[in-house]
Amino acid sequence: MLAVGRCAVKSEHSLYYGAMPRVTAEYLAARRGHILSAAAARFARDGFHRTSMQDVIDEAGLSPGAVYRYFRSKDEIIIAISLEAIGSVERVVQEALREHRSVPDLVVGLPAAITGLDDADDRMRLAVQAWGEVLRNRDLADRMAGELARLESALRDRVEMGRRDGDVAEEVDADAVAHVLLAVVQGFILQRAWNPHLSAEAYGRAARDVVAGQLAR
Amino acid sequence: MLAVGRCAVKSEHSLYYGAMPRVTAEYLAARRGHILSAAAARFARDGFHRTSMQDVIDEAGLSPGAVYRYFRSKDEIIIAISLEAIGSVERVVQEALREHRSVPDLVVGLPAAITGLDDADDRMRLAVQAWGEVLRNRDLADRMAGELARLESALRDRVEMGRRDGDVAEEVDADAVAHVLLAVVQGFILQRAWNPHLSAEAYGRAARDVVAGQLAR
DNA sequence: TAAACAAAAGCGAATGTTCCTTCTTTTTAG
DNA sequence: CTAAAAAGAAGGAACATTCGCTTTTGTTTA
Repeated sequence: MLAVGRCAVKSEHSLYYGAMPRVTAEYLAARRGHILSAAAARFARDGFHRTSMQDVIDEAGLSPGAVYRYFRSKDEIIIAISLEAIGSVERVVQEALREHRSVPDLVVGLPAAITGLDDADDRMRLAVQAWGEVLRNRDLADRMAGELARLESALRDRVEMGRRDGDVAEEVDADAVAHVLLAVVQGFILQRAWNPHLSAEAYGRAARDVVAGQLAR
Repeated sequence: MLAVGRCAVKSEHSLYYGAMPRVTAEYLAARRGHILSAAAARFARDGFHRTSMQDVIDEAGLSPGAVYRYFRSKDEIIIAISLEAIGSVERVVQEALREHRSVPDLVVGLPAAITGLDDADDRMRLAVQAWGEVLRNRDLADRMAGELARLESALRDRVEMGRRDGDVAEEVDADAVAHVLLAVVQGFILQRAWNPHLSAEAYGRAARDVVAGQLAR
């Protein structure tokens, strides 16, 4: 959790004198982040719906009025946290796509990269919760659809690149394969959220072996 | 939804006269199932926590007293439905394991077998919700761990069988590969819950191609 | 420089609703 | 006629959110 004292961020120079806020934009952003961290910690432990606003408020060490100054509703907090949880995974995959050229190379390191994130255990638990939230929150679903589309498109491009290089068979459906590769990541997140002792390295090696055709020689 | 009239199941012969229930065990089981179907329909649409008991009661066409005769609490209904949603997938995989011998043959038909279940769309939405529920319901987690262990063990056995047949490389970690294969199924369920237009057949073929090493030649 | 001021930030008791569950009464089946 | 089953009104707690008041902060004024 962030430790943001009320006076931690002093005001800079002001441009508008009449209607300026009393604190800087950085202070507001930091406090917002502080509330999100507190909420994430509770949500990861107890779930979105078994955590009351009072729990979040207590965890943040604030008052209801303060929290509701930064977020219009509990749902707004849930959406913000869900997007972050899902987005952090997307960034890891995109990063891996930049670093590795072949599909087996790609999948072998992904699980460890995900578990290497800050607060990875919390993040994965939040992601699993968020998946369910997406099913019934239209706003969240729309925003997540965008991230998902980018991810699938990037994976598909990689498969098609492999095809041009001759590593990937001509007749495979690049789009469907992208879904399968995504599933390998999603399944890992789910299983690891359930069992934090699941080895990311062993899973990564197994995924590489599967993709490398070691199951069908 | 099941349509169980109040008098649909007549009493059979009674053995104990003094303290016998007024209706048969079949009637009780049918009514219990009816309530579960009603709850599942609502839960699939609105989620466990956005569905009130009154919603379930209305959907079942009963009264609070009637529903609470069959279930001690809302949580008990959630657990029953979660176990069924997760269990139905397990049965499909076990069935597929019985029918197909090679790993590629196994994965190609699994997605279509899952979408072929009764009320498949609802079942998958419920499964995704249940995954999140498992994270914070100890009782549910314990019971699901059992199912999961059986499934992983069956998949691992299949991989080891492949190894004896020479299809699978000696050095692969059968246990970790089982997790990856499970992920391919879980990821499909998630993606299909999000997008019911996802083609089970295309996904199955892509999964087969991936497992058959078509991405790394 | 320091006192006063204005506006934002924060507080927290209170509100009104929602919801799960219970309990008494009524109905139904055997 | 008896006992189970169902009904449904009502209890009682939990909860998200609001709103009037207080504190803090940055600026202006004496």
